[in-house]
Amino acid sequence: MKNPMQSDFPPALQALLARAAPRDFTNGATLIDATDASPPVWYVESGLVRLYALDADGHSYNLGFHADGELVSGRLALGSDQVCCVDRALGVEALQPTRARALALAELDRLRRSDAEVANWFIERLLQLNAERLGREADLVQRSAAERYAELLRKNAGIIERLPLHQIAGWLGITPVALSRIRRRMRKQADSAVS
Amino acid sequence: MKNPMQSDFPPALQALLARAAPRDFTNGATLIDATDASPPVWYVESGLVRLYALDADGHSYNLGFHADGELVSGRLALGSDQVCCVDRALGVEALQPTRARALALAELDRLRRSDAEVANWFIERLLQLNAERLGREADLVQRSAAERYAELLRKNAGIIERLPLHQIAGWLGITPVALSRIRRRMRKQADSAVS
DNA sequence: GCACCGCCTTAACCCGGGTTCAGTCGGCTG
DNA sequence: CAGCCGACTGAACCCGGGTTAAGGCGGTGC
Repeated sequence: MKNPMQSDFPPALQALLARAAPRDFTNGATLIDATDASPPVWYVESGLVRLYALDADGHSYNLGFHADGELVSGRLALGSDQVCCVDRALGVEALQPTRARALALAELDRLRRSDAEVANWFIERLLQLNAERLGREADLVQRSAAERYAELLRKNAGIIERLPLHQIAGWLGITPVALSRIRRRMRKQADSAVS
Repeated sequence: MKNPMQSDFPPALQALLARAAPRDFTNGATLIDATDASPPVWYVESGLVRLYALDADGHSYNLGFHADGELVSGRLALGSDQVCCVDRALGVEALQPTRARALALAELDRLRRSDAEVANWFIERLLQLNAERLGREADLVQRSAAERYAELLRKNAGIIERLPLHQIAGWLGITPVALSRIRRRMRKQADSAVS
């Protein structure tokens, strides 16, 4: 969920970024449409966006949130022109007024092939991303929604405050109704612990 | 789940692999212990292994299976010496008699830094891995175990046949009992469809 | 001021999967 | 052969979360 700040980017990537014109998005605007066949990679300069997966019924599951200084891609958070999850539509949407710059996949691929520093930087990002995804996958199976929510509160309080409740539910993989129940139970527990 | 065959590996990586002595494992043997702090990356020459996550109660969830010609790592299926999921133990275990070669993380890191071809090959593997993980994560949330099982049958029949039922259940994120129920329901449906 | 509309909460009911326990079946060993 | 053990199935029961529907409540527009 946490990408590096731009200042950590390798110089060649910073240069590419500087050449991309920034664009502004309002709350709820679409950066990447779930049906887009070859979406760009976005650099989020300021604001907040969500990366989500759409199922056949139109329900969305939030794969992650990305704030200032992070890279997001509908394909998989970094480049690649090959088909990702064939029957799975991924989208990116602004949750707050957001300024972002678009990087073409082809451009990034060319850069990483010609610049070893960029390539190795990508590898480190991707390894970290992979580790996070593995951890989340195991969490979804092995822990209850209540446990996941409690951990979310501990580790990502900063982002939670900026999100409407139904987006948090989408991130936990449950419905807003279920999250409301969980929060009530937690409140009750906290109360009884005090008394 | 599907890594490339060795013949697709870049030459420098093939050379590194050739220098690593093969080791043999029997059914149930441990390639990577869940408590190992800096496990190697294994190249599975022949056989079948599972990569799993252990929760606090000792229940295991199968993140994936790897057969002939694939690379597996407890950290995240390819290199990196940084801590992965802090509170999550990952292990690798042989499910059949398996021959594998160990590659040290440090060795791989050095190689990818000095060889641009290797670096870019890693990037492509990692992008694909990432895409698969994203798809699986969304599946866990958005589809029922029965749907996941049906898709598994369609796409990975080859690997399923070689697995005991409780390992498949561990891969679907359910218990063997639940999988048994699902299979019964599917049999009933198939029967009634015939009549 | 009022009507309206999102967002959140509560409650009632349903269902998928977990849990436990009791088989059945096949393979192995003495 | 009997006895045992591990893998799988079945049935009964529980519980977490989905679903639906009915409010509460604050913001916005008229």
